[in-house]
Amino acid sequence: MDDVEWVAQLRRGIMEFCVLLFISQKACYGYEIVSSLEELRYLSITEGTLYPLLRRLQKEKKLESYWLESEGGHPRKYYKLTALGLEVLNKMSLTWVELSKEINILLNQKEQN
Amino acid sequence: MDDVEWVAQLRRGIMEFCVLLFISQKACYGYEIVSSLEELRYLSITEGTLYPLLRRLQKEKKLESYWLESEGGHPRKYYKLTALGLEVLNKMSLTWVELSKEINILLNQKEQN
DNA sequence: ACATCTTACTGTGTGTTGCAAGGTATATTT
DNA sequence: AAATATACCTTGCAACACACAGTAAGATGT
Repeated sequence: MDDVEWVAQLRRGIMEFCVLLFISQKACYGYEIVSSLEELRYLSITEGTLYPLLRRLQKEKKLESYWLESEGGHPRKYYKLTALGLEVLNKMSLTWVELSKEINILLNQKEQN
Repeated sequence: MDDVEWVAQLRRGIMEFCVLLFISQKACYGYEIVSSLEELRYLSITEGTLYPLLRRLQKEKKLESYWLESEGGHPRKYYKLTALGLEVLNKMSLTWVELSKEINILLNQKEQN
């Protein structure tokens, strides 16, 4: 497994977390998320990943959506967190913090060699 | 997806990183790794996951192995990093650090709300 | 003989998900 | 008309962790 492949594996699960995290700050439409995360090296996401993910999260009642017109161009489907979504996100944040702590323990042990 | 499921997804890819990290500190045998990581909440690993992983890593030339007798009990198969394995691990460490930085940016933005 | 502990390995099946590739629709600019 | 930008969506594949269940073998203790 080369580095590119590894990053793909690393992103499993992480992308769901990041999208929820991103939307938690303000309601967003899909294209906006793709554009915004584009500048991040490891968390950038393509439409083929994002749209199915958004649909799943809505189906799981973590997100809800509404349509808004834009000045010119295609109408936009905005997503925002539900109460459940926020709850799940908070749990995920905690899990993330603890899991990275554990990895950093191993990492620091290595650094000492 | 509940928290348990999410952790399973998070672990994808991460476990390969952690096992390499663990072995980088000293040569280990499989059972030792399972026992040592058992105490960690998110990075504990079962034999059904570890042994196939070790075999894959050896096949990919990131690990090499040798047998040693133990005082009483089954002989142990020790694994150690190859030069390639160390190189890969260093790249992974870097990737991990940068990826967690990006996530922490999003996390901190959320905290400010 | 039997159980228990340590240690290694195998096989099968399931579920999840990232991603590439392609398609659709609206409005503005050339 | 054609191109471009914005925006949404679908399908199908490949990869892999994990659960569960098992085999085997050496050593020690009952």
